[in-house]
Amino acid sequence: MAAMAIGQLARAGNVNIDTVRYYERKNLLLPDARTQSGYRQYSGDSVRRLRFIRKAQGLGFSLKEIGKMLDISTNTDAECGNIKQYAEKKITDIQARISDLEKICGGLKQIAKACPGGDSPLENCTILEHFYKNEASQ
Amino acid sequence: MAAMAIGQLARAGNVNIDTVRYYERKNLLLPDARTQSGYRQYSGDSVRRLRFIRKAQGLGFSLKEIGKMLDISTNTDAECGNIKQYAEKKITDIQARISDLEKICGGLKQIAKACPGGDSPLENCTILEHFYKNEASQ
DNA sequence: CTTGACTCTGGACTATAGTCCATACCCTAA
DNA sequence: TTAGGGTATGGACTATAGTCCAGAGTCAAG
Repeated sequence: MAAMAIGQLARAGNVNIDTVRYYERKNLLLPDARTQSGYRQYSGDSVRRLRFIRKAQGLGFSLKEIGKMLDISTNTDAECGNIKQYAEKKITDIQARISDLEKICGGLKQIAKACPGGDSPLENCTILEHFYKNEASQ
Repeated sequence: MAAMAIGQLARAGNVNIDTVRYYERKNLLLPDARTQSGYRQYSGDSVRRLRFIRKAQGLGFSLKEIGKMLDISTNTDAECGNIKQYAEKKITDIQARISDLEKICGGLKQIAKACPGGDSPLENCTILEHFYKNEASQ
């Protein structure tokens, strides 16, 4: 596979060209080489790596986590368990976030339900009332 | 109620003193007055307003949204419906976010389940395999 | 040989929600 | 009067994930 320039890689990965350079600064995606004039050169592996990054991001991993996973994935001594650990931690994280949001949503629904809405004057707004109430507000 | 200084307000609202100044820069929480020497002075209303902000934040509203709600809440012409609209939009937003996270979590569980884990070599890792796969990646 | 497209670099800027800092002034109690 | 705590200000810095820009160099086609 012929070497490709940064623009081609960016197109292949469907990302902004500056994003590729950003990933390089973050040590996530280094060029295989540079031409004599300093142009970055990438291979098919870079495309796969870039797609890895985008896919993992889509699954909620941060670039930091992705960096660690990439480190593991290129470490010949590493084992499946190392990666699986990340995935399982991420699953737990997401579940916690969902549960948080459900609580928030439930609370919001409750106070919104009680609010008359429409052209009722603000004094009757139970949402504002709730926000202004004197309870322990974390 | 006697005027209070910024430190007292911060303690009453359980926030950092710089956070109060930050809210001022964002036009969310202006002091009622300044002493001759320039000290900010706050009233009990400020405490209620600060608590409003924190409570609404806890419910997932951004400072921008909170600012708009506060504007409405001090506008004598405003109606319940204006506030209720915000709450309902926020409920929809949160529900969408939950649904996104559930999708992500489901996908992650599926690929993690298939992964042998433990000391299995990385070539068998279905998580990495998934990330490296050539599918359309968003 | 020139033109246009591409790439290089470093640094600035976006959004969000703060936190921290130095320097200087103010206020109160001993 | 002096020590200490509180406060003022502007600006820098954090984290995350980029995006954009200017000025300069490179490359390939006509």
